[in-house]
Amino acid sequence: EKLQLSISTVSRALKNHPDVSPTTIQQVQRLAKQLNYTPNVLARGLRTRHSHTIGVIIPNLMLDFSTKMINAMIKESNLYGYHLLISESGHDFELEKELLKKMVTSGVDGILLSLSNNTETIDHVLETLEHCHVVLYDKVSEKIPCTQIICNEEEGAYNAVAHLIDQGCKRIIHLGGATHSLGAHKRLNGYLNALKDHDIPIEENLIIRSEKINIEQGREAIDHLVEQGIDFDGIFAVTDNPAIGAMQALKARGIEIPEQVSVVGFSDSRFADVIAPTLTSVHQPGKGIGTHAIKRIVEQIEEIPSDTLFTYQKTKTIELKTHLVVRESSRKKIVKS
Amino acid sequence: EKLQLSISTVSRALKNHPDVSPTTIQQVQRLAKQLNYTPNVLARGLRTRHSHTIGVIIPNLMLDFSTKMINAMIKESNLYGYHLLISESGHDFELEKELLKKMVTSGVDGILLSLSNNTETIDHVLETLEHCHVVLYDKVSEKIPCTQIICNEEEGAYNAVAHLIDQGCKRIIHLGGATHSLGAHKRLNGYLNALKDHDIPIEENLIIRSEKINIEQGREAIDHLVEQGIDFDGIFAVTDNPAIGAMQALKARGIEIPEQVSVVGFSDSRFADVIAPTLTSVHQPGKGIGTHAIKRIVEQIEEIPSDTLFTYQKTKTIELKTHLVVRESSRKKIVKS
DNA sequence: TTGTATGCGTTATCAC
DNA sequence: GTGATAACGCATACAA
Repeated sequence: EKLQLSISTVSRALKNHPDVSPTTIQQVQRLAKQLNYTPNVLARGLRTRHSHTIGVIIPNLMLDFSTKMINAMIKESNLYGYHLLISESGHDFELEKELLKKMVTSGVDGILLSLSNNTETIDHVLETLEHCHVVLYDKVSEKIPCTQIICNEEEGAYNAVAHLIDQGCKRIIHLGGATHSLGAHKRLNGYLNALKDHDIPIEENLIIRSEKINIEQGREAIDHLVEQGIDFDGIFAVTDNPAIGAMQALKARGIEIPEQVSVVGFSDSRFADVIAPTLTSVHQPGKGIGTHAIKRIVEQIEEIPSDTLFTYQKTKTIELKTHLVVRESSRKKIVKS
Repeated sequence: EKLQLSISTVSRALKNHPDVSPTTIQQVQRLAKQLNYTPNVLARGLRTRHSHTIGVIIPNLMLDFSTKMINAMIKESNLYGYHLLISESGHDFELEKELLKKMVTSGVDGILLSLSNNTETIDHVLETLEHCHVVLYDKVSEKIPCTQIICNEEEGAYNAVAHLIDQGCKRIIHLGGATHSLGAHKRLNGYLNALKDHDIPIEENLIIRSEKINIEQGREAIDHLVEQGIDFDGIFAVTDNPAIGAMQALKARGIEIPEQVSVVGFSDSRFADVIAPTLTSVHQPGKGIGTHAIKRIVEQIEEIPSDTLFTYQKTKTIELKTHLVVRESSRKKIVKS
């Protein structure tokens, strides 16, 4: 490095500093390539207080939807030269608080947070917001003044139920999610509004709630309903998994899908295409959420000096669109003519 | 920090250095907790040339099996306080070389590498090995002298085919994978050996090869075979996806599974439990591979000084076990008595 | 056992 | 336009 010039000139030349002559700037950069020199990230970070690391907190890694978001984040962050520090909160409020604190003290440049179902207070997030850039994604809270990346879950649910009604369904089951789940609330609201708007009476015994939303639960719920003698011709599930369980239960009883009962799921997991009949589902833009989340946090990190963070706090919501993917499980074979 | 003692004493006290009195060591550590002091990772790294980052290269992120490994790596690395820098090679040889170089120059402490199908030479890995700790996982090459984490794919395939034979199958299709895929080779070998050992003639026209291994390909392959009038009573697929496609094709033609044709897949993806009939599959310990890979690389990083790397180069293979998960698609309903 | 001094590789602030 | 120099926060060889 010390071949002809001083250390500081070289440093500036590599950064295309305006105060350096175009000739030397070329010389230095050419030589740098030749020796394939790369600046030490650690030293640079130490000086600029910039770790080039983004913390990511997610409630549950093992979901298909989580995978889509995380993969998108990985790819997008590589584009900008950032590392990811990914942690799973497991819907544990205490762990979420701990992880948040840990990430701040370990010096991440920003944090991507998806709230757990059991997050009761938001003080820990508000406090973090003063020291570190935060972007909420997927599971968010409007009470927290920062950028939020979500998709229109309520509208997605509404459209799904409207589609069922459009197919002729009159008595639609809702397989709902956990009591504290933000997503489950929105999807329930979408369901309720769709019924209201189409003048279909809401019946409490058609709305099933469950803390665990998996295939088995869907199966059990439908078995239970059938045994109770409750009549229905449509199912809208909070997630694909219970929808799949429901379909299994229906098939086991010889109930035809979609002829007797139409089924719609939520999230458009990879299962939807594989199961028979294929499952109509609300597509959530997981990739888009992941990509946007990284984009926004990097923007904030690089544009906003961290010592003015407290002034910056303002809510900015980016809402991506869901769309219904209609497949066999809800396509009634009614000949229209 | 400068409350009573000098900076160096404090530094030593926090590291439990033996040269410091137990009394002060306690005082310092107690005060550190109280002020919740955390050492600056960057500065420490700059001094110790230790970035606490592990690079991970994987050919394809979107596979169920990849997700299992990556998730395990994420969790395990957090345990040891390491970050992950995950990149996808997309089975692109040139990109793999580039990523490897990039990771070394960006100062990762070690690299977890799964080779792409199109990796023709290994010089780039050998060179990397001299500068940086490397552990190969899943897709490996014995020519590279380093730790390798794999599972017994060949044996797994053998057992799967032996199981089909045991169920009475005589003419077993193999839906094989890409020409250059290391896994596909091993699984083909397992298939061939199982047939040999059970005195079943190997027929070339029962062995299908395909560069793309997805659901559609499985469907098309079976359609093609049936239309050719080729007779068969069992299918062993290189992966679950073509197995699922094969099942779809069979069901569409009214061929009974497992009565007329038994089907076995490979990797035990989450699809296996969802599809009807449920799919028998060789379970690959993705979680175990991920966990072990992180464990070994961290061991190497922390035990072996990087300036003696060239002396250390020795192949050490850790082989985890696969096991066959028998489900409906291969369980012939023959009453044994 | 503890304190002092130096350096890790950069960037930033000065002079020149 | 360029060169010296301090500082970032920590670890360590050496002196005390």
